[in-house]
Amino acid sequence: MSTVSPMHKAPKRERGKVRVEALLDAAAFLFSDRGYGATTMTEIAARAEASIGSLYQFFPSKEALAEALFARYEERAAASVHALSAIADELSAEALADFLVDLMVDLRSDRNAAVALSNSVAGIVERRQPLRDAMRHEVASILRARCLRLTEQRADAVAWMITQVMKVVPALAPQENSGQGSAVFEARRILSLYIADALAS
Amino acid sequence: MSTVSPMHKAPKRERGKVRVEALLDAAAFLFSDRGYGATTMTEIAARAEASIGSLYQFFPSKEALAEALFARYEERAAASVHALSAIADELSAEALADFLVDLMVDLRSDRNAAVALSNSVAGIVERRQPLRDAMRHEVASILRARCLRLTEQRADAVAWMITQVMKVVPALAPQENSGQGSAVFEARRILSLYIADALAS
Amino acid sequence: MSTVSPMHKAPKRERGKVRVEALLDAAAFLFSDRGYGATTMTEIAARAEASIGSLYQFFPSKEALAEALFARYEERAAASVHALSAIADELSAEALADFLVDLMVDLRSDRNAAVALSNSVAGIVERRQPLRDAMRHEVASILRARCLRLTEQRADAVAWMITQVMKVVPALAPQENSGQGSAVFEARRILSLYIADALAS
Amino acid sequence: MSTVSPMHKAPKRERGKVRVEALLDAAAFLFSDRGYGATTMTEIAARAEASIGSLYQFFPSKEALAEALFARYEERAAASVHALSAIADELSAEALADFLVDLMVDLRSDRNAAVALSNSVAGIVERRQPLRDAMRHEVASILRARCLRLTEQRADAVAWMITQVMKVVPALAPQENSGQGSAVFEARRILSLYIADALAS
DNA sequence: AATGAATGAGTCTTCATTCAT
DNA sequence: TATGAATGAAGACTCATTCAT
Repeated sequence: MSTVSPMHKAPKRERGKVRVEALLDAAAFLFSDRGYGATTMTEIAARAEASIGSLYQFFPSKEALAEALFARYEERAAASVHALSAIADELSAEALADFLVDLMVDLRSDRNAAVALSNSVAGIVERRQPLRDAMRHEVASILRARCLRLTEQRADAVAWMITQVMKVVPALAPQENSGQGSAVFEARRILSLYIADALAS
Repeated sequence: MSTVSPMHKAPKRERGKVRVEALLDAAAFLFSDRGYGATTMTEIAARAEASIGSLYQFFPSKEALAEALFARYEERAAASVHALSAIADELSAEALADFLVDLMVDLRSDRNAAVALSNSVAGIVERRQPLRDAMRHEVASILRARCLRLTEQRADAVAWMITQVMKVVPALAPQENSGQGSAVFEARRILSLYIADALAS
Repeated sequence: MSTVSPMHKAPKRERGKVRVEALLDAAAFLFSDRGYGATTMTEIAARAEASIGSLYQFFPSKEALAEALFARYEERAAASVHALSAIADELSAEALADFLVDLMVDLRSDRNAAVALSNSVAGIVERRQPLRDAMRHEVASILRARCLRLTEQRADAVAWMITQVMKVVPALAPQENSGQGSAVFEARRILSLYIADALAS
Repeated sequence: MSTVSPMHKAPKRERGKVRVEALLDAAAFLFSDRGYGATTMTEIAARAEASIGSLYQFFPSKEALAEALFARYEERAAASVHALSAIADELSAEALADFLVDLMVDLRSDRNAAVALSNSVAGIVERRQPLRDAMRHEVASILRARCLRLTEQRADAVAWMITQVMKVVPALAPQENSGQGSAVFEARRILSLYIADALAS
């Protein structure tokens, strides 16, 4: 009925989303760069080229911002696990290792921020466990599907170890450039060796 | 570049030394539990059952306290590397893996604190590299001594991966007790597999 | 040598300028009333009817506040010397004495604060010398212009004495009101006698 | 009766007096060098080569120390006034001026400290007034004894001015050496001119 | 008596959050 | 809605004073 098209508000909403993303990106960078406690709300706003008032428009508190950032990580992590389960059946030990390494490379930035939040924001530590569990269970079930002789317990322990080793992947980046290639190579190798061994047990 | 003298006033009486250790332990626990920024000097003093003034008698600033704590870690880490080199020749792949895992278990508490300081205290990040390098070079030279076919480059890459995997050991603690045993078992297993593979290449 | 930027954030709104003046006035009063060290930032904010945070919005540290206050004094003192040189030629000994006394009366409040800062804030003492020198040289050159027989050295010594005597003027204020008049009278008299004598030498 | 001679304790008492003097001197220097508030009890003890505990043995609080220091100044100032009155009758205007200048030179050190205490220690400001008054009255009565035409009021105003000018004398020290002589010369000159003029009125 | 470590109230300063413009 | 000045609770640090040795 109104002559004002729905588009009238859409650009604003659109702008809002862009700004929210920019704020979250700024927060992700700063939190993982100097830690949650050492990052000020003013800095975050400045890095996102927004005013402090604008930041508070979208996130009513620093904790809420951390919360939102972690939620984004949860979403992406869940998506990764989902993707893994979708194609798991067809993967060899090597291919599985590759997939897991790639997955961590993609998640790196948000995961670093999530780590920074873990010990500084109440209620975050506990929420990482489910993510780890989901990943671990997924890996464990893939392993058991591949090798029926594997007890549930052993599969779980191996899966746990795998997820732990995956954590070193983000450490690859700060390596000297020349070593980068071989570092990823070694990551794939150790995982693939370990997985193959477990499946052969 | 601010050179912070680690200790303002060396303790002269016996009581002082006990107190300094207590303060460092309190700091180590709190820093790794909630991070450098989120730990208050008052909390540290309270946990060591000392007054805030007493804390400042020995450490003229929060940064100096971090510095002293890191220095203690450096010392212990260097001692570990030294111990490793002392007995390296006689170890099998499995024994080497065991030794490295045990080493990390011992260092766990101080290392956790050191990690917490890394991104929060100026001048600490850079000082961890030498420690990592020392450990990596030691491991690399052990590997090459064992297997002459190993190129220097590959030995280095493998050593790097090993040190990375060692980092997961401290994560064993928060595991449920039942899992603890198998977690350590898996750590030994993955390392020993990887080392054996590298030596056999 | 620590260069303290006088003002953290220049006030952008009109209200800001008013507030900055109020804060400087409060600081001037309190510093000269009880000294730099004995004046707390909280007191200053309270006297200016501002919050402590607001005070720090404009002056990032106590030292920076002192710095800004001194800068204001420097400006006003320089203006006074300039005014003196502008009209010096036409003044008699008595008129010169009057002018100098009035000048000190005007500067009184800021100068008292500057004195209080001298021994308490690093880098201030040295900056008072140029102001004294400027005033002394101005007075000396006026004297020589009036009396060619005056050697440069004597003119300088006399000028020095005059500036010293001028310093007593601020002490007039705390006198009982009845005495005020005669005190100023005596100040004019002693200066005028001394100047006349010097010119007649 | 006792075989222990009174000398037994005398050295201790003697030592105590020496120490008290040393402590007061240290305090006098530090208070006038950096102000009351900026001087710490520990510094004072250190400068007097005593321990902090020792300092508190003699002066139960910082304020008590200030008090004692001021008392010493009061004593010496009173002695100066007394000396002035003792020989006043025989002095010419020039000699009077000389005497007053010398008196200030002698008192300089303690007076500087007293000034530093004035605005920082409760109860000191008020106690300087009587000292000033004593000196002023003494000078005023000398003037009136010399010149009967002088009204009481004028004599008082002149005496006030004289005491004010006397305050510049301590400022002579930091002058460049070459100027030192002429500075004192000018001080004597301005006072003698002013006194002579007053007596001749 | 002498010493210097221990204590904790009180300062300066920061920063999350609010709110007037 | 956007901005940035204002607010004040909380943290690092100092120093007068006490007290065990």
